[in-house]
Amino acid sequence: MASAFQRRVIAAVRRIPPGRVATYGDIAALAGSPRAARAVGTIMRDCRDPSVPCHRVIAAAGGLGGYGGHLALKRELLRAEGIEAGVRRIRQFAEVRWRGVRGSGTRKSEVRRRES
DNA sequence: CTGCTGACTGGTA
DNA sequence: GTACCAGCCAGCA
Repeated sequence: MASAFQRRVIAAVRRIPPGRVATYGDIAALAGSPRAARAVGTIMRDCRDPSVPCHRVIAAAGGLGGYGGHLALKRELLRAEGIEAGVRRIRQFAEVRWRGVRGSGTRKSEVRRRES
């Protein structure tokens, strides 16, 4: 039985439109915890549901991240959607990156960042 | 309850 | 540009 956070992450991944990709951090943010990128990775690893396009989830640096050792497959799947991926990096990463369409533009409530 | 691990991220060297 | 370190979050022993 999936935990609340886990199903949230899965829902976010399923929202990623075809031809687009999202970073673990973005998914974590959509799931409600912007800092839980690692937890997202853990969930992805355990997620074997074919209805979840886990191959669209990549690292923030534009890398493919991980795929349990099937990176070649991930690269193929992405390329099939029009996303060209180099050996260590995705091309046009910033252009295919999907940020999740939230309400209307600017939101000040989430500007909060760590203060020293 | 305590501690370690990991499909991560950001900053520093 | 790459390499290493510390921080964060959730899951599991």
